Amino acid sequence: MPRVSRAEAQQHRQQVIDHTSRLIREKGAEQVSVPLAMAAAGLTHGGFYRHFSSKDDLIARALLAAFAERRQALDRLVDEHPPTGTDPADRSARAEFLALYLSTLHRDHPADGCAAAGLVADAARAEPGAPIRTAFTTGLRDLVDGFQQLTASTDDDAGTDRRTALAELSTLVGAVLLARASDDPALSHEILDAARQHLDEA
Amino acid sequence: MPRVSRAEAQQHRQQVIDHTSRLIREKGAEQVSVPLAMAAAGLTHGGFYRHFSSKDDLIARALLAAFAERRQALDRLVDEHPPTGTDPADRSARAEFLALYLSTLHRDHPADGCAAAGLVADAARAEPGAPIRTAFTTGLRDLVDGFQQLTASTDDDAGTDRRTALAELSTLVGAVLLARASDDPALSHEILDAARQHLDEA
DNA sequence: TGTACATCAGTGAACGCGCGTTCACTGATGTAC
DNA sequence: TGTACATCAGTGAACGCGCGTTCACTGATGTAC
Repeated sequence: MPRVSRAEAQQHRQQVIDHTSRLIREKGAEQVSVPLAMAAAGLTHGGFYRHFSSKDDLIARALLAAFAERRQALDRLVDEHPPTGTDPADRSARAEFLALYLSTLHRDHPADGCAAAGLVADAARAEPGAPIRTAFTTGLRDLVDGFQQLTASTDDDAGTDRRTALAELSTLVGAVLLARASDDPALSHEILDAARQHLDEA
Repeated sequence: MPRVSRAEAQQHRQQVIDHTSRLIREKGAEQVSVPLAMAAAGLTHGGFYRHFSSKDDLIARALLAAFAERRQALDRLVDEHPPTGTDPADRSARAEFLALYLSTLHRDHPADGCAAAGLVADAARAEPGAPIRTAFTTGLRDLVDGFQQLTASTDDDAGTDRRTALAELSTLVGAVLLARASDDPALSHEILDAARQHLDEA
């Protein structure tokens, strides 16, 4: 397949990013090789550097794509559950997000799941300034904003809302990761349940 | 250095485990090679398989060592802050643990830090039944028990205590990981602060 | 206690493998006239 | 619209490298007498 049209090439590039976005959430950034990422889009590895300047470059773009996906899901939830007029903020959007985030579905399908949970460790281990780290930080900021929008209360001031959002997001990420890592299904389920109950009471 | 005494050999084995325990928390299990683990104990890689059956075997032992270290720190805290008689459980041990866990010191020194935070992603990505996963599960159970002992209230029943411990441990792990991954020092600090305030209010 | 010898902790070279990256090449696409 | 040619997306071989693991070897330790 030598020399496809520009439109096709652009499409290939996007396919590589999208497949890589899923692969890194499932396996981690280190475990996704350049040949694997290209093969996922039906290409061979040789053409990789016509699309990306390095593997790190692809990983960063794939990570941002993953965060954007989650942010869209959040915005959709907000649209579907508008605050109910004069009442304190309707919290049904929040409840739905929490249930989804702490579901066994989310636990068992990291490839379709939250990038913050899937790649926080890879970002944490990268050097300051590394593409994966700066991309993660950008994506996390956006995710926090979206989550805060979902959970904001009418009583509290913005500072309190933000602190609550950060703490609760920490609980979500920690619970899903611990549940994924637990080899015992009972313990794994117990962790998700505990986090849900804890957050429902708040 | 051919053929050292049995006592020395046993000591070398322990040194490899201990150094690896720190290395995997800092770099992740995949990033610690057999030559690196041996070199950390002053040895060459060739003798590795006289001590361990595989790299996975070493990683699992190193992970358990890391969990044991944290559990000992927890037990020490309980000893130093005994519950104050007839009052509801003294919570100063809990407060000290939270402050330590959510400190910049802990964030910035994963090698000396909690194994649950450091290796949860590696365990989560491993196959069910893989040594690193079963070892993580064992260590996590022990850590939960220790944390529950630290935080148990006199009013609540054991089930509530355990759910609270699981949810709060999720918050701790998530907050430290997100703080480590955030390239912006302000955001990183904000996450730790938010988690601490949130848990202090509980 | 002293001697002879088997054991085995540690060494360093070697194995096959997959990695990220480079490069000469192919031939359809895109462009200039 | 048709032709000539430059461009460049994609291929597949190759590079140097580090990985986990194996193995022949060394020589002090441990043991049997």
